[in-house]
Amino acid sequence: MRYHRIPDETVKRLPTYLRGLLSLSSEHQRISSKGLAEYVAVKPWLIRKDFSYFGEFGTPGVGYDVVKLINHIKQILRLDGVHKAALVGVGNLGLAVLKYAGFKAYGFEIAAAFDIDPAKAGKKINGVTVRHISKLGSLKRRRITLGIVAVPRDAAQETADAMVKAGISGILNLSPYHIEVPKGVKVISIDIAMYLARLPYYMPTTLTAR
Amino acid sequence: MRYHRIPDETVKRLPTYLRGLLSLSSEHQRISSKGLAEYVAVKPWLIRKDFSYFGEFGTPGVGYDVVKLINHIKQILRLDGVHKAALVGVGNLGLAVLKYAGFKAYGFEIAAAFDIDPAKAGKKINGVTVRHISKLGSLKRRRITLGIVAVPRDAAQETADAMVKAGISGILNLSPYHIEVPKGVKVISIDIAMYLARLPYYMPTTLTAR
DNA sequence: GCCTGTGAATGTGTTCACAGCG
DNA sequence: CGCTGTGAACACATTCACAGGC
Repeated sequence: MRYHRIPDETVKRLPTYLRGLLSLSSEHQRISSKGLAEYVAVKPWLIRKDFSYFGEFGTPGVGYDVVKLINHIKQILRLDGVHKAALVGVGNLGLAVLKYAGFKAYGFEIAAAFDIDPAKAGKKINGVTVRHISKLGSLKRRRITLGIVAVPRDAAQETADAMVKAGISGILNLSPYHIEVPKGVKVISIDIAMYLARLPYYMPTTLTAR
Repeated sequence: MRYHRIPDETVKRLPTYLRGLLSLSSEHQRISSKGLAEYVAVKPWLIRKDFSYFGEFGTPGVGYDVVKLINHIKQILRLDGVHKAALVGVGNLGLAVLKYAGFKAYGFEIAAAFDIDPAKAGKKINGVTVRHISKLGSLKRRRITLGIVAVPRDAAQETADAMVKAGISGILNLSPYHIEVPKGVKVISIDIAMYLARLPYYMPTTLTAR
């Protein structure tokens, strides 16, 4: 292998591979690109190409060592070690995030939660005590650099601004609003309604209610 | 304009444009590609190219008619009219979906909710009465063709199977599992943890906890 | 013989640059 | 003169096909 930058599309698939491999690891020690392909629904040659960007990991005639591959993908995604995240907005969606156990597998821990509603302050959910949003400044001291925005649309931008001010450099934005951040801060947005909005386009016309 | 199929990447951006335009429509009657570009963070030439796939909508020297554009995008995405959706899994995430008001703007209505827990059956949330999962068959009669999967990982595939059997042809999968469906059924999956998993990769190394 | 790794070929998406309309 | 619409150029991603290792 020679020098390669990892294409962005490959980076987007890495979590998919990781999820699949973590799931397979309990039963399989090795897996071929074909076997993994069936499991994660990505073409085998694309899997091989993707993996080839970050080194030679497979054994011709055998396949890939599952554990070795998991560790390498984690390393590339910087998921080795624990990442502490702060949640802002303990509404319905925020609660769901706070109570969700699946982040641990990727090394994430929701270590702080904030809400604008004073009535919610002090409540302990899943081991995390909710604080008032005005206490966001404490994140810098606690070296929490990852933020999850789960506030209503109209509060999204100011929440993001406050997070950046508190030293956050990566934001998962779950609000239905495009937030603007300074260079050096990365935002990934998920607006569930926008995914849903794409669904009718792909559905058979005859069955689609008009 | 001559014949054009709409590229998939363009279809993915249409909901983004729609969200932005809906938001702009209260203040602006017309908008230029440059103006919209700033609002939705997509390059102006890409916006023009995207819009050019489905006709000539702009007026040179002026811009686009916001309302006309909204209607046309809705038509392409088949979001004109109302789409009834069924939610399966009234846990934390399912509840958040059920209580979320933002689907209406795109013409979606959660018209049914199901859970495997008999204790939840009969509860009315946001005007929707939760039924036991065994009642899923009623969807066919009610002509509900859209399903939202919000069940735990291990129940995802069987839930999808049951949905397909009940006549669902479009699934929004919110579970952390890749579900397999027959041809003719479209699945769009969102696994929040997998988006989060990509964040550290893009964050400045010096600040990332290792 | 099976499976990886990878150049080359192909396919798809984005950007440029500008003609032409209002 | 500003702004759209769009071929042409460019950039990027996927697929093919096969040499070479196990």
